[in-house]
Amino acid sequence: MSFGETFKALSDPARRQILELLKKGPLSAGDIGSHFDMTGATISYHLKVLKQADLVFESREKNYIYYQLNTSVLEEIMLWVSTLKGGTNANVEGE
Amino acid sequence: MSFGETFKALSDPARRQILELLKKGPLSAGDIGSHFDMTGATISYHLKVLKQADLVFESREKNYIYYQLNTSVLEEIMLWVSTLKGGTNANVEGE
DNA sequence: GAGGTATTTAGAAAATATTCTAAATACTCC
DNA sequence: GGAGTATTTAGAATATTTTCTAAATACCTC
Repeated sequence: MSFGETFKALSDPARRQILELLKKGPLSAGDIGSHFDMTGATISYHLKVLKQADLVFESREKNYIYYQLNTSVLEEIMLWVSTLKGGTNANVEGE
Repeated sequence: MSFGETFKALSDPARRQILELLKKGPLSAGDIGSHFDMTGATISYHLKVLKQADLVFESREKNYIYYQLNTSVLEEIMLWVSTLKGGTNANVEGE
């Protein structure tokens, strides 16, 4: 995992929207695609980018591939941003 | 400000390094450039990207332009990531 | 205001990212 | 194993990003 890869993955609006959809729970590639005006191939490309950035992982079930959020990388992002912002650790509240 | 712009700005390693340099305090464009093997024009380009993302702001003094971190946008990023990650607000600790 | 330093802008080349169509793979269920 | 659905991969077209060189602007000092 690299921050560059993660931030790049987060820089695309479609990919951010995918992550927000996944916030509610796992979805198949097809389900995700139905929210966008893009071909399945393009959705698959975006999912690959998110997967390579470790922002999502997949699990196979029946004839579907379900995607879900990987929150551990989000933690790392928070930590990096927080360290840059402030000071020494990842506290957000207080100061 | 848009998240896309901010994440895109953060996706480049040189730009992240610039931000880390600025963490210690304001620096002129030339000072920043001296840390990189790039032309001044390229540094200027990266500073423009960071400025447009509101991650830095500039102040002019004598013949120099000093750049410094703008932490308020970092707050917003933290909030967005945190909301995606978790739950309801920006708390990092505890859970 | 002329000369000097700092920085940005313009324009072009090269690299990377995004999207599509068409074809391939993967897996299920009969 | 064959038909059918879900998803990915390949390859190409277009758009965007990154970098450079050369020139322009901005500002200071004398």
